[in-house]
Amino acid sequence: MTNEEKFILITKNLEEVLTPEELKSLIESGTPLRHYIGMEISGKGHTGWVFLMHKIKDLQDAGVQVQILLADWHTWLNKKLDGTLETAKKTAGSYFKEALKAAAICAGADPEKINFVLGSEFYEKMGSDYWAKMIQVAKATTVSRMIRSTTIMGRKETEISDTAMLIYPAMQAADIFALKVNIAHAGTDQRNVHVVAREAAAQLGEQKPIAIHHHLLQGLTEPILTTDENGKRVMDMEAAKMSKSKPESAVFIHDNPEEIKRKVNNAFCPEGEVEFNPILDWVKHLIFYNPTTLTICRPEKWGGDITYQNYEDLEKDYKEKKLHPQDLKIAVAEWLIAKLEPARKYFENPSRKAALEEIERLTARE
RNA sequence: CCGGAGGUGGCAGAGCGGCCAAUCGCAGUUGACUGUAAAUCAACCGGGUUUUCCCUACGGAGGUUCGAAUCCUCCCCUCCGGACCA
Repeated sequence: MTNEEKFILITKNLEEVLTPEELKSLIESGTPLRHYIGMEISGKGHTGWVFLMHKIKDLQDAGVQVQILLADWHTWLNKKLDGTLETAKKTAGSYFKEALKAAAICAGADPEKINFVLGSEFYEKMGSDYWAKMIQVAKATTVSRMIRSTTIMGRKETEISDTAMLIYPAMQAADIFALKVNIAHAGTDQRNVHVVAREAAAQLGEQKPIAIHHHLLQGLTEPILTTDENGKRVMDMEAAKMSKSKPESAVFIHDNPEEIKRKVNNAFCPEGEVEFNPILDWVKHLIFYNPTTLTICRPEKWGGDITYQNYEDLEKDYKEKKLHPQDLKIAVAEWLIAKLEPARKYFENPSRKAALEEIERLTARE
């Protein structure tokens, strides 16, 4: 694979690369590419994970060493699950890692080649060297900057109630340096902290990490739209994200076919409207992540079956109301049912099933 | 620690001795209507129950009262102000 091909594969379907030039020269330098993405141990695996794993597959194919940090300490700081480190730590190994593997399988990535790092073990091993890095990051970053970064926790700034919550972004930035990562990966919601890390890098005497950000799949419920300073309609991503507090907004990887059908059918999906339409969003980013076809089965009276070779054609028909939401939803649901099959199978295993039930119990009371 | 303001159901926020399981709103659930969803309308929306009703509830513990979310006492917690320099 040429450097150019590697670059294209690594950056494929990303929302943002900081910066493409830096990535290019990193690839050309021949330095081993070390990637990481941090995952807070909260909530169940949903279709966003499968989308993420498509990116992981790209990275694996490009010869990047992929790491996933099971961020149990961050989970504790963010008061997720039952608010204890023990539960976060336990859940990381039992449910979380397994669900990530299942999502990887669904997306065609190789779960065995993902290096899972458990935060608590890693910090223990690094000892005070880690905390020194965290403090260096904290010293390099102003308080207001750090507060602004706390949006990465999926919380509003007004929810930042204790001092520990300011440690979260500092640790996340420190993780990048401690893991000796040169490609830091996350959803676009995490960009603030990556910028903090990049700007702190010089003070730590570290190489600026390259930051790659993937799209966030829209939740299935109606998005909250606001108008920005330019009068443009924007979506509140934090509210629009799939979230466990709105169970109907997400399709989980182990949902059974009936649940998938129900959730997709109940999704917000205005006819002819492409913008801020979660179903179209999923079709574009998830289904057509790689070149494929999508067949819509519909009765003769609605136009008969039709197969789309790419997203653009489908979008065009949808916009012109030649493709009805109902027909599209059925196709999307069927696609998901098939796509997530391996995950459902994976979770038939008794111990994994028990782990799933455990996290359902834990998230229900949040 | 001192002074001030507060702690009410998932959130937000009324009530301020009986008519309060607790106004209104948001969220949520269900049904009607649409070839989907949304919007709209209706019902529900602490738990048990079809209603009567019973239980648990308005930060915690006591108390006053025929009767307390509402008054009193103590405690816990949150928010704002309080150094110095001007």
